[in-house]
Amino acid sequence: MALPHAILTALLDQELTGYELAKQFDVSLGFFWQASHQQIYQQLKSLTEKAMISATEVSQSGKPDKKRYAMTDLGRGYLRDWVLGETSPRKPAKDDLLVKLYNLDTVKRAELASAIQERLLEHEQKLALYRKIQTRGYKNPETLGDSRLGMYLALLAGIHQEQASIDWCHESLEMLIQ
Amino acid sequence: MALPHAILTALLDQELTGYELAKQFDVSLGFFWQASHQQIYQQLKSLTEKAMISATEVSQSGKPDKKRYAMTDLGRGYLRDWVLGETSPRKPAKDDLLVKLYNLDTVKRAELASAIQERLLEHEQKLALYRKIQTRGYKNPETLGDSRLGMYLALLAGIHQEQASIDWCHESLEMLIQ
DNA sequence: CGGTACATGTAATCTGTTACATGATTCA
DNA sequence: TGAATCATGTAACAGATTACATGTACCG
Repeated sequence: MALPHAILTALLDQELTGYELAKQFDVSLGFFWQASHQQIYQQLKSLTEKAMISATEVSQSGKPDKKRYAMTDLGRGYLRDWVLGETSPRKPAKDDLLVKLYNLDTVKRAELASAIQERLLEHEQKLALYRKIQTRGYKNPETLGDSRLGMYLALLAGIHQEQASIDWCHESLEMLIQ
Repeated sequence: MALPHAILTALLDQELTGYELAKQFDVSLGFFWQASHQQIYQQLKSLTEKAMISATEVSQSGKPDKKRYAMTDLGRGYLRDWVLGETSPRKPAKDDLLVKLYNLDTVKRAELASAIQERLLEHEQKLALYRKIQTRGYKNPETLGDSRLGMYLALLAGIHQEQASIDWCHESLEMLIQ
């Protein structure tokens, strides 16, 4: 229920095109809110119809024309109300691997162990990326302004989650192989 | 892409009715794979059409009739192939709260702090539940058979995730209030 | 000549949620 | 009498994924 809100959030302090938004969703906000370009273009259309955002066509030579989107006052108010409203409880991510573990007695342990091994690598890579962003972008977390502090806390959430997953992978591998 | 697989998994070692399945999905498997009864009935219908499961009608007096579902050999093979196949990377859970944090400069810090406080309670309750299941059901994790070991590892994953979330909540609250 | 970046979309399909619908039994 | 439990479903809508579609420019 929050892709529109995520898009509005991304437009809070910058005007962006659909293409740029889609790229933003591959990093930053996209670390914990994924969306494809198809979804984003559809939402931009619908948000424009609801007057939450406004589009300005920009013609370019050599490149295709593009539309630059900016938040309207209506959008700004709508987003604020949403931020102040009830936050729904986070529902656990659906994870194939955990379902597969319930099938452990039908396959060889080593087969699931190697799936966990792969997963471990993914988490390690993600953690390394988050750590890089942390050290490069946030040297003095204690003195951050509100806007940057929010992003920093979101980043911290990612770091905690990835670290927990890594710990779990290690523990599971030990129990599976032992 | 795995609700059908989760249903088949639940039917691995027991025959169940749709109603019972829906309840199972509220605990156990459902901790990390949520599904409503509407979804489950539809999937049962579709899995039956594909001959992955078979239904036996059970008439009852006083209570509505029910259908008891059992896995077929086809279903068993299909599930096994899925377990042995590629496991898709886990995608991060979409979380309103993190999107809201990006809006920190538009609201009072205390407002988001209280949302985090609520979240903290949820995670603590869930962790307590998981711990209870752990101490009651798994006294000797080292000596578990395959089937129970898989469930235990899934439970451990939940414990790690909840603990990480709790740690994050504490850290965030400190930074927000400080 | 092939790949990547730029830039935008439609259509079909699949998955998930919300709302609606029915009806008996048991317990307080 | 009213709520909870048992038991199953349909319909409408919302959200997400996959496939299809187009076209330029630049780099190697």
